[in-house]
Amino acid sequence: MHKDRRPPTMSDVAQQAGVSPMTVSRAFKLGGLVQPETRARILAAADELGYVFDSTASSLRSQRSDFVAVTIPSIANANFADTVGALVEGLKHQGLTVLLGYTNYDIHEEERLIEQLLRRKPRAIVVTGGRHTDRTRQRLENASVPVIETWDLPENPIGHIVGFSNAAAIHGLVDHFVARGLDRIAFIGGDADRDTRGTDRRAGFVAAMRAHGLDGSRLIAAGPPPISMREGAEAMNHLLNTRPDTQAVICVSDLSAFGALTACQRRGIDVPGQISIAGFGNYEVGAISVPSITTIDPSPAQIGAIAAQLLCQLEEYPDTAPICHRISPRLLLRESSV
Amino acid sequence: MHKDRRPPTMSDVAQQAGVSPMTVSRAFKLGGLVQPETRARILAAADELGYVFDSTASSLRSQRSDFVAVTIPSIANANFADTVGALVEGLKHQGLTVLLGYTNYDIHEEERLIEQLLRRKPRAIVVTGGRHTDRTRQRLENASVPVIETWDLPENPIGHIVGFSNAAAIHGLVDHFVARGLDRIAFIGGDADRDTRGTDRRAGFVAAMRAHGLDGSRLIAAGPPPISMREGAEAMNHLLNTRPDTQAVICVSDLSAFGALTACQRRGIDVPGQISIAGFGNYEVGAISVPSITTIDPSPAQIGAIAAQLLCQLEEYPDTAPICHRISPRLLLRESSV
DNA sequence: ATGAAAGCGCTAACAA
DNA sequence: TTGTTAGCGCTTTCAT
Repeated sequence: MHKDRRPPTMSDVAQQAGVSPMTVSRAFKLGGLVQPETRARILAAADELGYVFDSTASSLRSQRSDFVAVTIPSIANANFADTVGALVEGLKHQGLTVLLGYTNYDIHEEERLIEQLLRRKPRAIVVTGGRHTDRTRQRLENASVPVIETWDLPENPIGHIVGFSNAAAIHGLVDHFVARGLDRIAFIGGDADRDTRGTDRRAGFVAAMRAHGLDGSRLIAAGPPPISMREGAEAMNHLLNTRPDTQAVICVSDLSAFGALTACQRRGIDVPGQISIAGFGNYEVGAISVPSITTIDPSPAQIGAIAAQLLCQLEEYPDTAPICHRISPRLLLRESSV
Repeated sequence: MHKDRRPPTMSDVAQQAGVSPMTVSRAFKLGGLVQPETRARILAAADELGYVFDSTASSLRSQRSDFVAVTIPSIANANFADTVGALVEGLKHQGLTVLLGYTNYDIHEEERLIEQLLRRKPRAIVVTGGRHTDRTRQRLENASVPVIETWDLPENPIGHIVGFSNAAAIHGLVDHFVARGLDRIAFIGGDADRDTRGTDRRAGFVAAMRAHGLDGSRLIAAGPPPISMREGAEAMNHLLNTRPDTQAVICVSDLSAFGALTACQRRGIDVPGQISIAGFGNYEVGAISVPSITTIDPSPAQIGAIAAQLLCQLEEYPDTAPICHRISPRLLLRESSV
C-alpha cells in the first residue's frame, strides 16, 4: 500500500477491469445495463484497488443528490428521533439517505442550518415546525426542491405538511379534565417563543379554558427549551407554592410532567388523589413511571412514515400539488389523572 | 420569478457584480482576500439573484469537504446526543459541520453507513465504539482521513481514541457495593453482542464479582438493544421471581435502572431498603426520580469536546501520532443504593 | 451492451 | 487585489 498515492478513480478501475469508465459507472448504478459477468469483474477490480465511489463528483455532474435533508429541534428527543427513524426506514428502499441537522429550538440556528443543507443540493427537505425566519421561508420557497413541514399545521405552508394542531390537541385534554369535574387547571411550559409547538400548546390551553369560562391564568413558565424533567419539577414546586389549590396540571411534554410528578412525590402530595397530571408526547418515562402519566400521543413514527411515503410519491410525480396530511393525536388516559 | 430557469451560478453572480468568478469564489471564503466593498457588492448581487453556493462543486474541485462524519448507535439517546452536541459546538468555529448517521447498535448497519459517509469524502470520521466488521476496519484504515473511536478503549485502535473502559467503570461500582456489605449482586442487560459497550459492562461485572470471590451468575438478559425502561422493568420482575434474595442490581444504563425501580415500586419493594439499584450514564431520569438512582457518569459532553479539540489539532498537524485520551467516569452515589 | 466526447460549478495554480 | 486557464471525477448524450 502506498499511503500517499492519490486514491483510485473510476478510470483506474476501468483500466484494471479492461473496460471504459462509462461501463464502470453503469456497474455502480442500481439499474445499470451491464453484463453480469462484466459487472462482477468491475466490482472485483474496484475492491482490489480499494476504490471509493465519489458522491461529490456524481452529484455535480448529474445535478442530483441521493439524500433528503431533515431538520429537528433536538437530537436526544425520543419524539423527533422516532420521526426520523421512520423517515430513514421509509426512504431506505428508494436508495435515499437522510442527512440530519438540529436547530436547538432556535429559528435562527435553523436558518443557518438550512442554508448549509441547501448548499449540498438535497432531493427534498423535511423541517420540524411551521414557523421560520423570513429568510428561511424565502430560501425554502426558492430552493426548487420539495419541502415538507412536520409536527405542526402552519397557516401559510411553504410546501407539503404532515402534522397536527398542537393547540387543538391540548384543547381536547382540557375538555376531558373539565368533564371530570376539574376546574382549577394549570399549564407548565411553553413560555419561550423558541419552542413554537410548546407555545401553541399553551395557547390551546388558554383558549380551551376560556371556552369553558374558566380561569386560564395558571401558567407556569419553565424557561427556554428544551424543557425537561428538572424544569418540570421546578415549575411544579413554584405552582404548589403560589397556587396550592390547583387540581390539575397539564405539562408541555411528558418529560416535564414526570419532573412535576417527582416534585409532588418529594412533597408527599398524592397523584392523582390530590392533583392530576398530564403530559404530551407519549414518552416512555410516562408509560412506565409510578403512577403512569396521562398523555397525548402524536404518533411521531407515523409522521415520519407518512413523510417518507409522500417523498417517494414526489420522486415519481414531482409536480404533485401541496398536500396537507393531518395526524390525529390520541388521548391516553393513565394513572396520573382522575 | 421564473421557476423553471436553472439556478444561478458563480458566473452569474460575477457578471451581476462586474467581477470575475474567481473573485466571487474568494468573497465566499472566510479568509478570502477581497476588497471589503467588492465583497459587499458581490454578496448583494448573490442575494439579489438568490444564489446558493454549490458545496458539491466546491468539494470536487478542492478535493476537500467541510464536514466531519459522526456515527452513533442511536439518536434518541441523551448520552450520545450530548457527545454530538459538544462535537458540533467545538467544530463550529472551525467552519466544520457534523454529518450524523446512526447504526441502530448494529455493526453491519455501521458498515453500510460508513461506506456511504466515506463516499462524501469527510474531513474526518468519529465513530462510537471500538468493535467493527473487518470490512469497516479496512475501509477506515484505507480512507486516509483521521479516525476517532469514542466511548470505548479498543485494544487495536484504528486511529485516535477518546474513551474509557466500560468494564473498569462497572468494576469500580461493584467494589463500592461489596465494600458496603452487599454480596448478592445482579446485573441486568448486556446479553446481546450488538451493544458492545453493554457487553463490556457485563464482562466488567462478572470479572469484578470473581475478583471478590462472589457469585457472578446473576445475569439477567434484557433482549436486543436499545435496552430501555420497559426492558429494565421486565428484567427486574424476572430477577425478583427467580432470585428473590438479591441485594443489589446493577443495570446497563440508567434507563433500565429506572425501569427496574418502577418494577420494585409496583411490587411494594423498598429501594434501597430491600434492594439497591444502580445504573450507568447519568441520564436525567435517574437524577430526578424518587429515589434518585446511583450511577456512573462517563461525561458524554467531555468526550465530544475532546474529540472536537483533537480534530482541530489534526487540522493543523495532520500527521499527529495516534492519541488515546482516557476519560475517567465518576461514581455518583444517590438515594437508590445503601 | 459498451464507448467517446463534453461539461456539471467550482477553485488550484499561476499570472498580472 | 483581481483575472485566466485548466481540470477535479463523474455522468449526460450520442454513437456504435
